[in-house]
Amino acid sequence: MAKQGYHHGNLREALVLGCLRLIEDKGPTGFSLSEAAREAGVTPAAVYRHFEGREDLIAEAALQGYEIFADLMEHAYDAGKPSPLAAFEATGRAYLAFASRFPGHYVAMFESGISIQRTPDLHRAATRALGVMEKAATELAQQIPPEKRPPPQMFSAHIWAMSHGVVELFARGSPGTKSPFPPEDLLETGIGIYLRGLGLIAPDR
Amino acid sequence: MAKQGYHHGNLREALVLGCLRLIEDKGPTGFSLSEAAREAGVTPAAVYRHFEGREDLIAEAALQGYEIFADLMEHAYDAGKPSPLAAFEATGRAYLAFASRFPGHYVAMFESGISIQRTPDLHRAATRALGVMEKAATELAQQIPPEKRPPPQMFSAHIWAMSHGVVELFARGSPGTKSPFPPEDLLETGIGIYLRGLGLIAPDR
DNA sequence: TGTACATCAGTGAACGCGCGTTCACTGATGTAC
DNA sequence: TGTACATCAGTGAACGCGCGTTCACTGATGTAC
Repeated sequence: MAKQGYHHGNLREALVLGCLRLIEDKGPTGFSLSEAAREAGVTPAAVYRHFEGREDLIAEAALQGYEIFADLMEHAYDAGKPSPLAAFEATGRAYLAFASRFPGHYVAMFESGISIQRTPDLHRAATRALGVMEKAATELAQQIPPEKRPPPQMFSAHIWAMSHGVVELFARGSPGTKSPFPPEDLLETGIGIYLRGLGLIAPDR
Repeated sequence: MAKQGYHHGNLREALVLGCLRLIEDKGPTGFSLSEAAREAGVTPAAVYRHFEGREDLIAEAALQGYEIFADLMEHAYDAGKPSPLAAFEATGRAYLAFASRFPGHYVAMFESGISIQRTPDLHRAATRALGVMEKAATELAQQIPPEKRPPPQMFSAHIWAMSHGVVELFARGSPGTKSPFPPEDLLETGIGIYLRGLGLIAPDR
């Protein structure tokens, strides 16, 4: 991402990209504004033409992440729509797909400590994304007899927790945790067993 | 943790405690050796009498964590022993209990980037702890007919992932993620549903 | 079409800061006789 | 019991470093006439 002359042309986006790359393999606190500037071939001071500071840059990365994430989730949900079960499973897969295709965004969103209340934009994007998960769970819950139906937020939380756990422990290069199985399989089977436990899949395989 | 005279008396442990407190609410990379020293009422240079450096201090915190963790897991396992199911469930609960009672250790172990290969001691302690989870899973797997029995490491991984996810997303003050349920309940019900899915609990509640 | 000028997007030097680490040192403690 | 001395566990000053941020500046671009 070398600039040609005095003006960069698209510095703002270049900085976000650099931020994502750095955050991805150094963690959110290992990331430095100066290094992002260096990568873009620009003085640290130039960053302040486009962002209020370090935090603001990370927040922008997180925002873009939530937007992509929400789009993916909505798309997955729609694709499985006629069947609540298919829709639900699709969002689960979309979660993992997002985490592995956009690791920098993932970290910016869930590990950087950026509050989703930071700006209205950020809050809106995050709500939209997480809303899809809850909607899928709510619809699926309709298929369980009311008297033994767990609150939809609860099993949306279960699925989220398992997905996040798989990502953190087995998808990223966690310390010494060599994954015995591909993370996709792990999540797929885990969710399968869970749904069977809810009586939503035939008890036999 | 004020020292009385020129000699502190128990600086090594005081530093580990400070490290744990700091790591707990600033994250592993937000932690600084100088600050830990300051908390112990001591010059940064004094740290080098007891540790090789910053990394070494964190590694010690992680080591102590793994020892406590392994003890807890073994104890929980033994308490439920006659029944593989009870033993398995107990280790799940022990995991969450550990994370909430020893958050600093938890972070040092699972989020600090310290490799468990760092020293033989560390590796041994970690292996012991994680071994209990696998042992519990293996025994439980015996109760499933062989032809539809998933590999024990797989469902030990599932449970670990869900536990870790619950801890990260709902037990710690994650950004804007207000937990709709107490994490203990979330994990308890989640594991319950999962085990029902494996046919290890009666299908009805 | 050319020129004057406003605006924009960078520079580069400087700042104060806290960090991890090193070093020669010194005060306190423990031990041998 | 007293003294000499070795060992231990701290000090404090210094180092070089990279950081985030500020500031007056300047080069490039766009626009009005």
